[in-house]
Amino acid sequence: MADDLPPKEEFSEWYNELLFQAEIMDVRYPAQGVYVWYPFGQKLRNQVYDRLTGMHDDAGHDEVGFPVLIPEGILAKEGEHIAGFEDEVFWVTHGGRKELDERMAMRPTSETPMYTMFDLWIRSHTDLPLKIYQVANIWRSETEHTRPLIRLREITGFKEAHTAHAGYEAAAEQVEEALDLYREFYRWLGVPFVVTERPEWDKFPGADYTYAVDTLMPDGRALQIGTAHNLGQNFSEAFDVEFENQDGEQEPVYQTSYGVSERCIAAVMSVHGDDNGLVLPSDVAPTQVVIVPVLFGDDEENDEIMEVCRGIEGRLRDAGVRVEFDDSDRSPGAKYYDAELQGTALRIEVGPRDLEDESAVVVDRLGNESEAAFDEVVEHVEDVFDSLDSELRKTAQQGFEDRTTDVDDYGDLNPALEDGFVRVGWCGAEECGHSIEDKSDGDLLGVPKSEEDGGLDSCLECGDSADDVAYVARTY
RNA sequence: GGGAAAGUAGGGUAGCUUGGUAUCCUAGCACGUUUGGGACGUGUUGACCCCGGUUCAAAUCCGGGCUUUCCCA
Repeated sequence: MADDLPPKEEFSEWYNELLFQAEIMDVRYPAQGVYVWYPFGQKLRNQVYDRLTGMHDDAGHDEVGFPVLIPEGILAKEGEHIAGFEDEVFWVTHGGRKELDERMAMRPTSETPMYTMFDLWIRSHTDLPLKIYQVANIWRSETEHTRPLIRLREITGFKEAHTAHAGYEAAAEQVEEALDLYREFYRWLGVPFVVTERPEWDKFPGADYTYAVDTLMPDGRALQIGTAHNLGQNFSEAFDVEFENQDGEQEPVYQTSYGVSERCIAAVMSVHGDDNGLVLPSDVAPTQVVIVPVLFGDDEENDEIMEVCRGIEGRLRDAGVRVEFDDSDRSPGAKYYDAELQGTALRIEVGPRDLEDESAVVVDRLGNESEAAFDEVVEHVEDVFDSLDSELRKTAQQGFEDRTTDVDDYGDLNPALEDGFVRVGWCGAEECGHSIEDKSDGDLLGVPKSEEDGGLDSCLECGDSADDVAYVARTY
């Protein structure tokens, strides 16, 4: 953890080096598209996922654990679904040397095994709504270039939620609840986003409609960081998941599913990080505070400094702050660099100078410096957390807005796509959508929920009046 | 989907044309001196992607595989 990081302008190199140097992921596992979480990376992941799963718990979901293996007959039950996944499923064909009677898929997502069980679990309207989730590994045989946290063959943190309801409207409302949950989650991470309805040709296989959450990466490309699907009765009819409604009749349930993967980690890294490494909201940072003693020759003075540091460490820990006292035998500068690389929210320095006035130097991850009296450190640290968090959220949001432009002329489209998101007028016709994608470097993400059209009132392709604004972006 | 390049200690590299003792930086370990932005000295550990071929001899030449990176669609 001591080499120079490439500048963030060279995003691809910066991203790969940061993963390695900050000890988030080790990409050296000898198989394509599968990677290893380092201990620090796992801690970061746990910070993020504890919040995400806690939010699901609070919103009335129950956690479950489903098998990895899906018998082929189950996966193939819903026609559109299997068609959408058949090119990227890993198959288990043998048990030892013996070929299996029925091959089994490594789950690419869990709709089919879950709904197999829903059929057994759901009897009547009193069993509804059913709201469950799990955080699981899923496998997809990506043929395009794999990239850690972003395009993987083994996704190691897929939070997938699945719900069943007694009516279509209730399912639609659940999709809205899911989007609200994701909005709150990404606000907590300080990751700006746009929520759009995916166009017909890009919705989840087997869904009635799909909403997606996208953020903007430093290289100007869109990263899909969440999806929510209204599945209607497509799966419940295929899996025979029926309930007895209040009129005493059997009726297929109405379903939704929604998911977030470890791309949320890629997003929080990429949006906030800088040339020195990770920058994280204080809640997210695995280590929130590092205490660095500055020692000179005098043994007696050194003992006093160490004593003060231990006192501060104890009070912060008692206050619930994730604090590390770095008493290793290295120079202070080296400790600063390491703490910055891993996004430690702030550091506290205690040296000879600070003993006299009984206050420590406090420097946050964005470089803001202040002083804290030894006996007021806890209060001061909480204040610095607040100002750090609001500053980095504001900077991120500003960067997102600055790189979103409106375009009403084809000639401006590709240049604008170099920078980030582009909003265009779109009449909503599928052929116009495809044309826009064919003629540009970007993909049509979809129509944002509740957003002003900003004067983009004619379709970029056909010129007819456009009710909708569509987001276009280069994608991962 | 198509094309190109590259794999040498934990990381980054030299050597490959013309086969023969593998270079340097960094990190690690031990000891000592240090410590307000990546300390220094001395000692030391550690590598030629895999399989096969040619050869007295292969990091180097040939074939196959795996992996990675970049470009185009």
